[in-house]
Amino acid sequence: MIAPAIFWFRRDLRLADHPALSAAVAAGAPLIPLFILDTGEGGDWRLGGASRWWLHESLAALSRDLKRLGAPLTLRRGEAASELLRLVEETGASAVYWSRVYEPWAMARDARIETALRERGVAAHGFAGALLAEPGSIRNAEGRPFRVFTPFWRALTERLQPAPPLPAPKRLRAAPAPASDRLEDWRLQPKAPDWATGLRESWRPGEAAAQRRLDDFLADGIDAYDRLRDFPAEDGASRLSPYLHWGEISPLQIWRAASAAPEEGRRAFLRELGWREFCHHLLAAHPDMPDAPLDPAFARFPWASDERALAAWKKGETGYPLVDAAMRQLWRTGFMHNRLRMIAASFLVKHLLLPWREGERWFWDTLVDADLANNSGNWQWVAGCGADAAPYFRIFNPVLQGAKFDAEGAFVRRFVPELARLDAKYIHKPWAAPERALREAGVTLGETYPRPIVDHAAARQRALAAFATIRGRPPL
DNA sequence: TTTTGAGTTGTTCGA
DNA sequence: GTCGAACAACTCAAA
Repeated sequence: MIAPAIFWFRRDLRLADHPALSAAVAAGAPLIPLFILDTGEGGDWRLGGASRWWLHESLAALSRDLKRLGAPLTLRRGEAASELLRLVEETGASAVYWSRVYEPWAMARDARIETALRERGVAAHGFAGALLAEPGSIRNAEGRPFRVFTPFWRALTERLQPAPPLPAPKRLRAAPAPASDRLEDWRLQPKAPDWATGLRESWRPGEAAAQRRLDDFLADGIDAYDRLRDFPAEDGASRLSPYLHWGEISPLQIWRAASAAPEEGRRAFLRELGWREFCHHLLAAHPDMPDAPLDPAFARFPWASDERALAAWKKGETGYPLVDAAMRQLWRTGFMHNRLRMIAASFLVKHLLLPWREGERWFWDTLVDADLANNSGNWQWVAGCGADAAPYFRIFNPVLQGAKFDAEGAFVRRFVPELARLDAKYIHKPWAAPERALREAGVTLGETYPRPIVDHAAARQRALAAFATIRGRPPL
């Protein structure tokens, strides 16, 4: 009898275009598909609430798909290394297959596990599959990792030779199934209160849904992507990010599928995939990116401390309608439109001078696409302390951004219903509306909708002065 | 070797 | 109303 092999699913919850799974199937041993809810996972960066909801749904989908192939998914919970070794012990498995996860804590964990397996004579097979290029493989002429996006992306795309797609296995040869936890017992989904209503309305996790989303986007969205993606009410985004995070779809699948699309839309869209790559490569090169500014000058930045302002930002009660609509979209749907992420993040960091890590933490808990590399890389970018960062003087004006990208206020009306009847002229600055316009729209400032918690012009000046303190020149 | 120009997403001010 | 300049410091690649 052939010893079974364990297939350890982690951040690769799919069956198609799956190098590790295809290799495991090709090796011929009966398989034990496994997922471990790693209670040691990520140190301070344990799964956020929205991620836990997504993971539950995604595991349920994967579980159904695997059952159909004849090899049910085994669920275990605990510290990953000990759970895995326990299962090896129980089943007499002679090999473990997985796809690499590139977060620093996961790389360290997997290295320990690999050693422990080898010591027991068990083969450990790690595969790529989550990125277009392995971190560390893209370097500049001096052999160093890039710190600027454009040359990084040029180097990666020039080098990239997309492998042909790997079909999903039609059938899996299963080993006798070991005991499994029940998914429901993991309590990944909120019960009291059940705040996931908006998530359920907005998302269908799982590989099949990921493929449908991609097909829909290619049929309907990518042509106009470069034109529409900046308008939050237009829904021009691909919304593939949470699927990518959990590996329900691979970046290579997206790359290949997009290659038939018209030039402009394709380029703009694939660049976004490029930023995902860039952030992952950055995190691998700078393991403390989630916790410490890449630019050391920011260690002495005079961040403010203001619990009330932070709470207002989180709840979407800053008095700036576009910021508030963005934050409420996040809270309700687990998602925020890309442009709004910049505006809302800029508001926290520049208007309120609150530490970017506070925003990083909140997004981590509330985004269904929460991803350590993307989240930390982008927060640092907005704050100006990251790689290829936004210039210090780029301080989004929520009123101007609203006029440009939500001219009729359609997006604000959707998520800030108390302003729904306000004239478009004032929808992004209700404080400037005449008494009569407010009354007719049923708005009472300070009661039905807050007054601005900071004045834009004053906040802007304060931010510029704060940024000047960490540079050579004294403020004027 | 040194120099030069460009680099995701912006705003304000003054002419 | 429109338009260009100014607003760091640094990285990278090409000249």
